[in-house]
Amino acid sequence: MNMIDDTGVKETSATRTAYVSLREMILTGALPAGQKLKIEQLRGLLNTGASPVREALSLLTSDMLVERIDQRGFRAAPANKANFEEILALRCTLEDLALRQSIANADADWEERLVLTHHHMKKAAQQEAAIFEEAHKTFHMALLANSGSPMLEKFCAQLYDLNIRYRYLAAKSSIYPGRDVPAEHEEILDAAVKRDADRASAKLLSHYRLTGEYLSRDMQN
Amino acid sequence: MNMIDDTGVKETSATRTAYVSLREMILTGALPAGQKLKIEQLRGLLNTGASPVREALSLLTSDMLVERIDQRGFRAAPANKANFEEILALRCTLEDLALRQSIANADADWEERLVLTHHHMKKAAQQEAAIFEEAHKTFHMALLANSGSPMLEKFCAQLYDLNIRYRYLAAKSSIYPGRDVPAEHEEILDAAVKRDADRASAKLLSHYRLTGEYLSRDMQN
DNA sequence: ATGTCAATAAATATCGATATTTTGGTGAGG
DNA sequence: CCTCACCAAAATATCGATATTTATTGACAT
Repeated sequence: MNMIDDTGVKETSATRTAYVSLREMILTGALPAGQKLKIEQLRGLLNTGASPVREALSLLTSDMLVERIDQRGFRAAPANKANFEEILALRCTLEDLALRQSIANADADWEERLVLTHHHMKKAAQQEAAIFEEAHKTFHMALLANSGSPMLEKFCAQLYDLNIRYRYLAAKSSIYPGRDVPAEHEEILDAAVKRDADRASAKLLSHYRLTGEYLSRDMQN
Repeated sequence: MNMIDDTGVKETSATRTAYVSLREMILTGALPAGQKLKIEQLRGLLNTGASPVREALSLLTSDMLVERIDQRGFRAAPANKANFEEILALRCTLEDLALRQSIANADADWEERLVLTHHHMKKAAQQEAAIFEEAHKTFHMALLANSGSPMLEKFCAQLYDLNIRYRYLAAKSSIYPGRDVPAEHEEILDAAVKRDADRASAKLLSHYRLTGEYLSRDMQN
């Protein structure tokens, strides 16, 4: 089996392919939270062998998107309001820290990359949702990318992904009435570029918390 | 293959057995940092099949104790001074947070468990190192166990384990001249039980930072 | 000498089959 | 009518073998 990637040059392992697909399915809700993930069933869905599926599920465990039950297989991580609020709170704490460190270590490279990823995100706004999602994450991670602490950044990226999932769960409401999201991004960017840590952090956190309120509203338990 | 555990009653999966063994070997340095981990070689060492070994390595990846190189197998996570200091800093931030939340939510159950685990740790001081290590971790995790944020606790536990590794790396120096470690633990316990968050956190952090200084001294790069 | 390339050796990734374990249901006994 | 032990059926975990991929070596041309 030879898989060709975008550039038409390289190959991917079956495990990685399965990993990417399953991750996407869990994030978007194609595999509902809490659902039992049977190897056979997934093997069919992705048409690949059982070993790659098992390994992909193991990898997703690291991301806290899948839970392994010791002799009883895997299931998609459960989702509920308490978990959502935990993620939001942790995200605010850790991203605040990472952003402040990034600004403290600010240099031209970081600043330029910020401007660039923000530009890409603006252009992607017209494109389909998946493209914009990707650009949005890239911008937000670029904000934190100068913290000097790879682990901190990894934690933030993990929490970011877990949050995406809840955005898809409260699906319809990716429109936020009475809110100018692009303006919020501009403000964060502007404060970061000006190296105003307090303002950047305040804007970033309120950006997250606002979205959190909208989502909380459309969430049952 | 039927493995009987301590109690002589239950069984474990081969994967879990391999996971526990490999984790131990990496933490204690039996498998040196940065070393290539060949499946065949480990299969022999643990006398089990290749599948459990692969899966155990995948699981260890979640713990950041093993790195997976895409089509090129696994290796023990590298260790260096920068990484050590990153862990120490993150630990201080996250444990400070978790401890304060635990104290804010303090109740009788938590308090009693604290006293109990501290007692066990004191008794374990005479026993062999591995026993004490276990009790020491249990005590420290009990301090954080009331934070109300399972993920935060998970991050702390992960960082705790990563730190153990550096203690073994600077092996000989598990004696800390001019330091009364048991007294430090008493102070942390006392402050926590009295629900004095500021004092508890200060004592906890200085406990970690002191050890950090000793370890930093015996570390080359 | 030195760098490139092909052939070989080693290691990883994947498959298909088998052995264990869990689950859910059924009937005997209380 | 409920409880518990037991028996399929389903699912997971594990093995052994094979197909791919990466690393190494040595010959050959420059």
